[in-house]
Amino acid sequence: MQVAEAPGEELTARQQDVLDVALRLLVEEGDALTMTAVAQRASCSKETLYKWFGDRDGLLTATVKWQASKVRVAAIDRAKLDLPSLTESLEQYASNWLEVISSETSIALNRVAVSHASSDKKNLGAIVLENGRLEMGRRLKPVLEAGRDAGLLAFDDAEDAFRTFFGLVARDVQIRLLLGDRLKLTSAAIARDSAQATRQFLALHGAQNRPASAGH
Amino acid sequence: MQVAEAPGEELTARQQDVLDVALRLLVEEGDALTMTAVAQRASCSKETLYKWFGDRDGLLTATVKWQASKVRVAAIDRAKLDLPSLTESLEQYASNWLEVISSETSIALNRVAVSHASSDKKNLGAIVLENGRLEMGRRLKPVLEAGRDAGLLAFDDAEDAFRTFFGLVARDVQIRLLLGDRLKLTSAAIARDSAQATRQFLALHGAQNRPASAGH
DNA sequence: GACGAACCGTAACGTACGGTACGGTTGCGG
DNA sequence: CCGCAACCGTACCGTACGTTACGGTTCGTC
Repeated sequence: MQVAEAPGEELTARQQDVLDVALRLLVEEGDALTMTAVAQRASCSKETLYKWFGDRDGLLTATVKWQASKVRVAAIDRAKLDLPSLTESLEQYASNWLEVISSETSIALNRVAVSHASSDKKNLGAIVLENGRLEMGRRLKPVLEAGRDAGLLAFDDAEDAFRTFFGLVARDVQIRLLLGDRLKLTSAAIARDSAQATRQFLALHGAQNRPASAGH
Repeated sequence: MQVAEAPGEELTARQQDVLDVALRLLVEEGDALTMTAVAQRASCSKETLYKWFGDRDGLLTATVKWQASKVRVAAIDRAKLDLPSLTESLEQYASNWLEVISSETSIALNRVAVSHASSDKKNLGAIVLENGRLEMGRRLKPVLEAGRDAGLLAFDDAEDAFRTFFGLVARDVQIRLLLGDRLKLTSAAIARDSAQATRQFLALHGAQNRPASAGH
């Protein structure tokens, strides 16, 4: 009766509630979360927890996957592609990304995943990485390549261009937050930083400004 | 007889040996490190550990500080300041930084610090942050400002310019490594990435390329 | 209305580990 | 040589928590 691994969507509403409780507890307590605490707050028995999720690691894994399944951001349409719309798309991505990585939920999950990255069987790190940084790359690269096809961007390797964009957007935000720095990202700051990162990226890889080889 | 807090330098050779053992165990075991394991490998008694460091947290704190005290990188002289020497300095910083954050020791310490960032009295996160990201900024900012004074760089806020440089250098490397991504940074790759980041930074903030307002 | 599956609440078990206590040894000052 | 301080090795204690077991309740099905 263990919850299925691959799809991760065969979750009862009750099970989803339990995972939401685990998620909230993870935000509050961090890795100090205990099975007893989850059972109590979710008003379910520990026996049920173990039947559904196997063990503590299984619960954590299911929780991480559950959260990942909730943040499917809408992909951006690449219909019209002029410079203003490309700029808009990039700023959207940047804002979205900054909002995610500065959210309490993301910080908590990343902390747990990092903690378990040392010795892990089901390694949460890979899951978080897959649904965070890597998924972001998969979504943005088509946009970048469309921009290049439209003659708006210039780069050789889309992966490399994405990593530059990633660095310009995230800078030191994620590591500082993970290490406990009280960094307050207001929506105004996010908007400003996203615009700056986009402007800088276009300065490096925009086809109109610079022939081709600025970034590499 | 607890080890002094402020200077952190009043360490017996024997104590330094113990902390080196703790460091190695932290790399191997991560946060699963136990006091018994440290005592065994260091061939000392647990009683001594507790007398010297108070408790487990004290040992971890002392270990982090001990490592921090070992990585005092030489500051770069700002005597001659033409574009080639500035470029060289920036590349040096970038290479150094990439080497540090991709080292097993740094990864292990950052993981432990991130783990304890949730609920921590002596918070390791602040210590790691202080000796990592923040120390890097303090060292590089004078170089940037000297470059601006010499008419080689253009920026309004040195902190902001540094964060841009930080993002261009680190990109997604640190978070990927912390999450367990098997990312191999050869010295060749480090050299290439450092040169690219420096080139990009100069494209954004170099005074010769761009009037003033590219990055903001 | 009886049966069984699923589940809740609680109690119980086992263990790992942080922390302490203690006897034995070494080495140094007087 | 005596005494003492520091320290090693080991045994011990207490507890927290993962995991299991069990009695009681609900609810859908025949």
